[in-house]
Parts: sequence; C-alpha cells; structure tokens
Amino acid sequence: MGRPRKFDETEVVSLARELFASRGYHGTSLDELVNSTGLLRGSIYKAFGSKRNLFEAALSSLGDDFDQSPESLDLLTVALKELASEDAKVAKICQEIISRADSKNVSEILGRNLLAKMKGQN
Amino acid sequence: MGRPRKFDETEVVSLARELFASRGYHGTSLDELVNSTGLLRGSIYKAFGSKRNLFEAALSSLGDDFDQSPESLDLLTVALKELASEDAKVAKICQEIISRADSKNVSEILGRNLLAKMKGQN
DNA sequence: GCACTTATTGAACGACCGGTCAATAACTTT
DNA sequence: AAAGTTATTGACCGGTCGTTCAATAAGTGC
Repeated sequence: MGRPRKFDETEVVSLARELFASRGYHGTSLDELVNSTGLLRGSIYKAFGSKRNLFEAALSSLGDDFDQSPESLDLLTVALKELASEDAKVAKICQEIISRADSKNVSEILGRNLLAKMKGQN
Repeated sequence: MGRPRKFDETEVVSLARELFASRGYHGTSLDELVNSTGLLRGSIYKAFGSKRNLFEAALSSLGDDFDQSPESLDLLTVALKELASEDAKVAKICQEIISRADSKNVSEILGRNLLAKMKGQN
C-alpha cells in the first residue's frame, strides 16, 4: 500500500557500488550519488537512511557474487582502508565476503589491483 | 634573510605523513593538519602551496626509507587508491618508491596490510 | 633607525558537505 | 470520494571544506 517506488533498489545499489568503488567513500558526494542514480536526496535518505548505510548495502551486495573484478576489489579496498578500522560493522561484512571467496591468495590479488593503478600514465 | 621559520619542514612532513596514512587523503582535513603539526593554515600554504602538494611531499619522503611499516604501506595504499589513477605525478612517485623497494612481493605485503584492518573488532 | 625580505597569524571567503522536512503525489482500502 | 499510507520532490540547514590575504612580526643589511 501507499505510493509505489519508482526505482529498483538493486539497481540503485549497483550504481552506488560503482561510484564508491572508483571514487572512494569520502571521495563520493551525495550530489554524485544523486546524479548517477537519478534519485533525489530525499529519496535516497528515505530508502537508505544515510550515506554510510548506502555504502554498507553496496558492500554487502558484493557477498552475493564476489567475482574478483577490479570494481569488487576496489570496493573492498575502500571498505578496508577508509572504514573497517573504525567501523566494526563494515569490518564484519568484509570478513564475510572474504571467507566466502574461494581463493587462498586474496591479499596478492588485492595488492596487484592496487599496483595496477600506477601504470599507464607517465 | 627575512624572518626565519619556526618549524622544521622535515618534521612537519613526517607528521602529515602519519595523518594521511591513517585517515586517507580525502579523510584528512586542513584542521587536522593544523592541529597535529602546530602550524596555522597560512603557514602550511606558504610552505607547501596546497594540501595536494603537502601530500606529495609526504609521499616522496617515503622514498628515502621505504621500510614496509604499516604506516608506509597505508600511505602507499592511499596514494594508489585515492589519487594515482587521476594524478600522474602521484603515480610516478609511487612507481619510484616501489622500484627502489628491494622486495619482489610488494603486492602480497600491501594486500596483507589491508586485510589486517578487518581483524580484532567483532 | 630605516628599508628590505620573508614568515606567522587568523579572520574571512565561496563552495560544497551530509542530512532534513513540509508539501505534494500516487497508490489502496473502505 | 474520502481516509489512510507510503514515495518523491527540492529548497533549505548548519557545518566544514580547501584556500586566500592583509596585517603584523622577526629577521638582515645599510
């Protein structure tokens, strides 16, 4: 009942995931989220409550299919470096994602993904 | 000639390095820099020109003794994830630091340092 | 002491930040 | 068609962001 939503939540989370992965948590502004998802601020806050919650939703959505793509690795890196040490909930989500990943050398893969960022521009 | 500086530039860069390493580039504010270095905003800008330049000075100072300490690894991670892909100068500094490092498995070490951040709080 | 040069100080700037909310719209139920 | 419920809209909020700069201080050389 009530007015129906105009947007698909999964799709919005997916767009937020792209942004957070590439620009980082502190590097992503609400305006950018608004522009890329098409939702206005009010709708984002009604649906997710806060920027932090939206990030957590995006991070959690990795668990469903952690594919070791650059985007996934970037988001995990952002979660670990920018938030995990001060946010136990984020830290726990990271643990779950990694425990479900069927690779023994996640650290090697994360590190390689980081080092790749300095190639191709000098 | 002129008024002499009250501060030791190397020491200020070192304090900035600590902050950037632990809080990230976008996560570190001028106010925090002011509080931890003891310099006022005007002095920081006179000495370094911009927040970005101060970060570059901090990053470059790693080259002198890249010791693979958590702080050094954190700063390198910040440089790579938050800046390197959009800032060729930062990317180049990262390359120099890593080429000077006498370790073949930097990626493994960077990754391990990241994963360590999710331990010890659930 | 006066001119010159360079550094410190901190108030002020406009831009942007994450977040709020009253008004309105779109649905269901009766 | 009226009442009830939930979603959208976007202007607005106080606070913080990185940056600037005129006033002042602290040196040196004449």
